[in-house]
Amino acid sequence: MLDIKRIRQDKDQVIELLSRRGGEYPIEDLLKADERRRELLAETEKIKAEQNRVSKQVPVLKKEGKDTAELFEQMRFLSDKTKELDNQVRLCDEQINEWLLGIPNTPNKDVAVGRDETENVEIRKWGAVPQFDFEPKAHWDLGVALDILDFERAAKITGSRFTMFKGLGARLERALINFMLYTNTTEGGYTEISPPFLANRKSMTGTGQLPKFEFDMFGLKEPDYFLIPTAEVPLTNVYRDEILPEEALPVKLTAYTPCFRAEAGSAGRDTRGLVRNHQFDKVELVKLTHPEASYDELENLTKDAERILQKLNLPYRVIELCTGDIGFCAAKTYDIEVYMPSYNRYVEISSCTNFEDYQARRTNLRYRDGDGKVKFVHTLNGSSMAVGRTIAALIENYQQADDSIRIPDALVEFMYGTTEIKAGK
RNA sequence: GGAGAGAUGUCCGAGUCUGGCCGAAGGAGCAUGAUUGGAAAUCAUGUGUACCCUAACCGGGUACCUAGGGUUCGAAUCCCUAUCUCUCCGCCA
Repeated sequence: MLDIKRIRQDKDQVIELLSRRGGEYPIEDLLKADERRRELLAETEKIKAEQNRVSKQVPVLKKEGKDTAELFEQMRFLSDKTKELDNQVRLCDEQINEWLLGIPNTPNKDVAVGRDETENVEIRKWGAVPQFDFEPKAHWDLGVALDILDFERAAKITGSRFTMFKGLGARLERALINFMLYTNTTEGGYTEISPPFLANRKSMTGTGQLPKFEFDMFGLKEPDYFLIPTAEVPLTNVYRDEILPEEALPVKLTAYTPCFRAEAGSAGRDTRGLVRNHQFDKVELVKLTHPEASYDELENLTKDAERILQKLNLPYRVIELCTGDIGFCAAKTYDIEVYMPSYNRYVEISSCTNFEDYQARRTNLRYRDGDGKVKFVHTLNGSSMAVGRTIAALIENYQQADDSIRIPDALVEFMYGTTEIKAGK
């Protein structure tokens, strides 16, 4: 969430930055409630101070054998008064908090201003788009033909937007996970975590999925847990409510988890194949950094993610999301898009974001600075990679004229030496 | 699932029976200073967070002893609920 003090002090700037997202937020109402809260607080604290002062005298008076009945009568009045005021303060707090949780992060001031994804900015391109001397197939056709993907039976087991991987397809998925984790933990220097795949409401609120996007989550009836939509949730919450020593920064974590998304707003989009499923595997990167280092760390994080595609030799481009397209909690985001022949364009496969202190405030995740002060860290995350989309990209970019799929060199050892996937194998 | 025990500051740990002077003893750690050629050891001092008032990171105030309620003039201390941890039993990958 945003810092209420910052909203108070730099109201115009906050409103201006938020307006770049397109959308209106109850800043004025918030400030009015905040002012009211402080008035009430001053009043109640004054009474409480009086109560405390008198209370301290009670044992003294009793020792002297004096009658306290009248005093208690007055105190009872004050006590009722504070209860009433406390209640009003609590109502203010709840309202303020509700508003704050519903206001997105301010985009970084240098992020390109734009309405929607059409105004995103291409930063760089890597690799050559494959040229086929035959008609390339979409992964949902080729994968089924090779009997490594099965959408129909997955739908039978569960429903639409689920995929079953079979044989070398299942091995390919597992190989990619291992390859990604191996690369991240060795060259990347990240610490591997294997977290819970269910998260409670507090964790989900900390990273910003709740309260606003509950409709897009799969939740359990009892207990009040949610299937994680990304490893960002458990990883960013690892150190929630903690104060880290400055030397511990940056904290660099990586994890493989399945991800579960209701895709509530995506009816009719990407209905075929692996691009948009209710369940998909992903290897995630999360960094907790010193505030001054977070933008450098975002560049590094993005390069860490790109490294995976480079090793797999998959063509991609990096784009900077404009203010109208960045996520709710984000201050700045680079998307990495892999070339997908069936779409005849680049498709998002990773999203690398600096949240600045927005999530850190929600998760109360702080560090002790060199001057002894406690401050909020900056949080970042990025996918490295979404495994399902990586498989789709591999199938399509590595397909051969005979309908076989070549396995990228970097992946062969993780495939137990398998170098190609062919029909009938 | 059944029975019991517990949760206190950065950590360890008193206090809880017998509610008040307990933001909380003591120790460790850490910081600063003294001592030293330098270090260790020793000694001295200091050492939570959030919010409010204030020009102020000076000062004052309020809250916080897992969380949320309750009793009371007053709660770390009494009562209720939840969560988590531990022990035993049962069940189980």
